[in-house]
Amino acid sequence: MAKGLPSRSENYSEWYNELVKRADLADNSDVRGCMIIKPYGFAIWEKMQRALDDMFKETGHNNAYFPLFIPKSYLSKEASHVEGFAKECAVITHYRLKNDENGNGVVVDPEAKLEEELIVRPTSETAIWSTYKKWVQSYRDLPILLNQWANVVRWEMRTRIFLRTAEFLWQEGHTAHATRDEAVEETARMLDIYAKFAEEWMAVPVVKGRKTANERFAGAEDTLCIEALMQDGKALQAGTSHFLGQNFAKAFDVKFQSKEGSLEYVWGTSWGVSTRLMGALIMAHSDDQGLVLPPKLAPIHVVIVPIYKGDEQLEQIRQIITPLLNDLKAAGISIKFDDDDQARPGWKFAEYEMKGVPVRVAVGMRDLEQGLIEIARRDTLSKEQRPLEGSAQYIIDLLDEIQSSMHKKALNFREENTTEVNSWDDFTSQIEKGGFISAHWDGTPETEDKIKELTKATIRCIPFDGDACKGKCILTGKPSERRVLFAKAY
RNA sequence: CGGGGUGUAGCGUAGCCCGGUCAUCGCGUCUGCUUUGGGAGCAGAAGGUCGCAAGUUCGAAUCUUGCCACCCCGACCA
Repeated sequence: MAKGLPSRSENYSEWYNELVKRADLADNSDVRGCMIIKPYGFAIWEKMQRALDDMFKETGHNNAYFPLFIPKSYLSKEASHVEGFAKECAVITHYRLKNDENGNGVVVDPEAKLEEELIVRPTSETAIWSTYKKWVQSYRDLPILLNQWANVVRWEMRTRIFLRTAEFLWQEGHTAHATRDEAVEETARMLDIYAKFAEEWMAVPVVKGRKTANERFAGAEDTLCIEALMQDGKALQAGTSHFLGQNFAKAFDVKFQSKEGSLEYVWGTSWGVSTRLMGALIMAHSDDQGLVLPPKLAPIHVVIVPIYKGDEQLEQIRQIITPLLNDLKAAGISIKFDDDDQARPGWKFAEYEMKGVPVRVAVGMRDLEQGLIEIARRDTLSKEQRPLEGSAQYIIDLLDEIQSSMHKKALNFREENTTEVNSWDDFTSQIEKGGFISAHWDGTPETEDKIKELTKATIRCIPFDGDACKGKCILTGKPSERRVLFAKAY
């Protein structure tokens, strides 16, 4: 008798942790801060990868692969980049083990010390720009539009499965351009792709905007981001796209000869999304019954649960349901007919709800006598009897309906939890309630730090859309050009 | 790195204050029968270095010390 999840209202973080495990998405590993992504969870990630990869390819990018290890010296070449990552790098110092003379298994062989220590990549800008130096001579070599799917390691103090793990999977795009404008344009283009992916595939509404200097990527001139709001009222950065200016080109001496013959530094961008998106997906939609998946990312769209006594009835149901199965498969719907005799229907219902399968079809003899099936949707937990006849098309439409309805619901939630605030008192009381707060800020890092210190809220972004009216800073009262978006963040 | 907590079967737990038939219970697993429309019932069975190490003691899951791991809160964090 498996019990339900802890409820979101009781203990949100426990709900999240339990859900991740119970829905078979991932496990903690024996290595602190690392995770084992289980087949079901990985299937969702693969769907994300596929959709994103297609969009990258459509915009002219190609995949490549750079090494996991980076020479320590590379990391020190771009000053602010080092500062940003130095504190969380794993370092390889030795290359050999040996048997312990005292018989305690293997130990590091002290004689196998590396001449130059290697860093496990926290991101690959340095490895890639040191290579671009070799690849770029002329304007004809540009642009380079490259992406890689990889794992990276950041030795975080405090980790949370999918949201912040010591090792995670991601894609990192790295492009090189002849002109500033082209790189700026690329930065925006990729942010748009991320936003489109979040909205249309994940059904997660996001705010596009620009990071403040405090929150900017170490080594970037400008960082654009998409920010999503989770059900507990905390914000989650779901993707970033950086305009690197000529910072890395200068650090790694990447120059090209222009059409006019002059020698110029290359302009760069980098952009990434990670397995953190899994966390966003979970926290944006799921409920106390378990995971809720948008159809476009669900590994199984439809599960059919037969309700029967004996093989004969099972066969009968199988035969009657086969045309529906075939029609759905032909339409590209992924479908599971669960004829496992070991588990009872009630158990299966709960199990597929936990795993977020968007549509469940239950078929028993009682329905079949009337030519009916029961169709249940995961997002609303509603169910209805429908005629078997024509149900394939009905289900195909229903999946679309679920996809857009989930997005609407999430958008609604975000709108209800986004508040305009004009006084410090309102700000502090509102920040306790959670959600996005749209407020004026005087534009200085000092004020942003002060607000963070007092309330734990940070500026998530300076949104591209929305109110650009002038006003007065919420803390200092100094003039402000426009409202920015505050929240407590993951 | 600071403050708090936890570590007992695959999972979740009782017992610890007060040392001695205390290794408890539930889920899961196995066997059999009955079941199958919202996490099945009954009967039986298997399963344990009580986180690790040292110490105190006739005797330690229980007391002492040290260590390790994990969780929560802080610090830290694109």
